Amino acid sequence: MEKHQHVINMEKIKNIKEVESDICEEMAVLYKMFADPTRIKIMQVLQNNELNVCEIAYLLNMNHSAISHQLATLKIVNLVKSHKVGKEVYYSLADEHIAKILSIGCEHVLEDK
Amino acid sequence: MEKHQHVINMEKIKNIKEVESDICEEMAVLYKMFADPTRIKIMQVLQNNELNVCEIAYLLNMNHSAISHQLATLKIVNLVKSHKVGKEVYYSLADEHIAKILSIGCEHVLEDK
DNA sequence: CTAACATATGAGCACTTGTTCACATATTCA
DNA sequence: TGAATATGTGAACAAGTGCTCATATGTTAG
Repeated sequence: MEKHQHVINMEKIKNIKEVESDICEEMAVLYKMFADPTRIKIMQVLQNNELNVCEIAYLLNMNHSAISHQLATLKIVNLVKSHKVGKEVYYSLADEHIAKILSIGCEHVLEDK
Repeated sequence: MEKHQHVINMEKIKNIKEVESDICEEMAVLYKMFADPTRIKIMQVLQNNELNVCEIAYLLNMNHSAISHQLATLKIVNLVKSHKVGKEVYYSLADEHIAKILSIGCEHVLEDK
């Protein structure tokens, strides 16, 4: 006799494919990047634009340091890329996937109105 | 004279449409739900399945209470819905949007291999 | 070289979050 | 009714996070 004999429908459960923990962890890491308003704003202004830290900070009306920190975390997980021009560092989105993720989330939010 | 006269390219900046803070906040709230492995796993097993708390806890090999807490938060933001059958409460995904968001994140993660 | 500027980064802090534990509530069945 | 089961929930705690401040590094112009 098992612990859960009453409520768990084993026939049903049996056919559900097992969750892959590693993949779920990585997905969570990815979505975590989208789980902060500042990072969303940064990625939003970087859509179709290459901007330096100063410009982003100006557009979002925020501290340079805060932006720089966030850009660093976005870069670690390969959501943005950068290249240096003199003292300035220009950032852009790393791939088109990101814009797609943003737009789906945006749609979902707007739908609820 | 302004504070940022050197680095900010006003011509470029001018054409970037302003970020809508409210929408970004809501998007962040949405993505926050996907920013935790447990919640991702829950939503994953709920794809195409209606499951009660006990079944989900069994599948994920986790505490009933942890699952119940997470389901409560998922329900508040309308990502899952539930209906009661006797003492059991069956949960399912609230809409198809959710599966789409999950699959895009999954794709992105798998692509990096 | 020095001053000015752009960016990066570490420490510190307030705040949030996910889990567990203990208990409450709800439902069924004997 | 009372025992057993399923779920919900508040408190507490450890861990994580985002911002600010101070400072470091890097770059250019004078």
